[in-house]
Amino acid sequence: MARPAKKPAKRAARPAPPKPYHHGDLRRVLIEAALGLAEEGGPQAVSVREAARRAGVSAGAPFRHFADRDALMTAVAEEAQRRFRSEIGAALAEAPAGDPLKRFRAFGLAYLRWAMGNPAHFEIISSGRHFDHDRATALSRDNAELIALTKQMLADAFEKGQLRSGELKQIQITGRALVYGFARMNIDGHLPRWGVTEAEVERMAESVLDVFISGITRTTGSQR
Amino acid sequence: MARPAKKPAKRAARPAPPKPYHHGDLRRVLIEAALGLAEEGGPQAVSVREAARRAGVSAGAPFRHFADRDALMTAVAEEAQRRFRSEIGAALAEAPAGDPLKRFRAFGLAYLRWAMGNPAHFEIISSGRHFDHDRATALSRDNAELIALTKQMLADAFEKGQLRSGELKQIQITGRALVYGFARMNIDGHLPRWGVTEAEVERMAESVLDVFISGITRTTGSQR
DNA sequence: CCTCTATGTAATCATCGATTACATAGAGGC
DNA sequence: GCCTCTATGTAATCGATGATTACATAGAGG
Repeated sequence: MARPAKKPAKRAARPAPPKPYHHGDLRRVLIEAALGLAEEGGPQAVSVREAARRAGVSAGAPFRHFADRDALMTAVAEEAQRRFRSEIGAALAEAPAGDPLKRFRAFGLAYLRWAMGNPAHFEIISSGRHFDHDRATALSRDNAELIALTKQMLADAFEKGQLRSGELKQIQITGRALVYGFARMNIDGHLPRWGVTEAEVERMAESVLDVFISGITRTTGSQR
Repeated sequence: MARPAKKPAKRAARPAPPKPYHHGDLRRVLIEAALGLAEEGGPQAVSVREAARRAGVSAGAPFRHFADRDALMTAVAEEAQRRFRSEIGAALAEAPAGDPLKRFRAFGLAYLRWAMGNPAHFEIISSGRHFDHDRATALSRDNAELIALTKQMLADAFEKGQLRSGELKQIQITGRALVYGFARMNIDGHLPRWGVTEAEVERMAESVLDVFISGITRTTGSQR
């Protein structure tokens, strides 16, 4: 039980890249461990020591790879964001190219689904309390891109006469507040007291999105 | 600097009620200190020891009044909720009695204003991560009342023909997700990256509420 | 083969939540 | 008016955590 073998199998399979020395790939393993801890007990359940324990290394080892706990959480957040974006991208790839409002809806739905399915990881990347966003440049860039994307979709929708109002910025923020709010209601355990059972969550997410979209859609006059 | 006088002035002014012994009113003072700590550094900045320090007592003293940190946070949350509800009540008292949709809007606006003005306290009562909600019965009851209140307002609005859809539950959840989401965007520091400056926040909150309300309002046909 | 550096270990420190044994100040019985 | 009793506060201590430091080691490359 005292970690007798340190993964000796991995010795041979290591070429030129800056791969690590002793452990297999401690940095990576620590991030995975932290992702798991967050999933199990929420973001605040992530402790450097517990991640080290799961990786089978001493309590000080992680600090060779991360300056402090915050740096670990930043790496965790960047991994989570990568997964999140990948899902969003997949959803958009399947959405109809010519209908901006449908694409907007598909985006919102993918956002909500990922947030429902990965509450802890979603909280890490969005709550702003779990790491210093100023250090996570990749994540900030990603976010900016997504913001620009929704802005463009709304502009296109307006251009095509799909919207009944031209206050695009207000509409954009409203939509964002809506999906973020629903995601957080789920994370924060509000939905049961609002009469939404576990089984209904996904369906309600879709309904909520539709209440919003039908509210901004032009109904009178020509549609396109 | 070594706490020479333990508030000797308060000795005389204490009648029959179950007032405390040594300290003036440590329980109360600890709650106030914790509220202050949360305001300054966010809910996670609340530590039992720091609250004790601010109250001028030893590190163990708070545990005479609160079983653990969670109990302190619960008391803090209940105080915050009391203030929150008081503000909501004041707003509703000023809203027109005969127009349910206007009352609904007034409610939402009061909600948003309080959340903007007291982000840390709002987070404590709503995020669900800072104390065990099962222990806070008063708070749960309060919440249930507010939920019932919004439900009633929407039902009245529908009754009066103010709504263009009868899917009241979906509308209710959508509205809640919206205000909660906007409040959290503010707390979590999202608004700047969505192009909302500090000075615009209050106005944007109102706009967002109006985008939603105009979306659910019946426009065609008779209004009332 | 030898050295050099990246990586991991062990020991240590401060802070925090929490518990325990002890001290004390008022309240109320007598 | 004294005496005891209990609520309250203190001091010391424990275990967990983040973080730092001195030391050990394994592989790379001259």
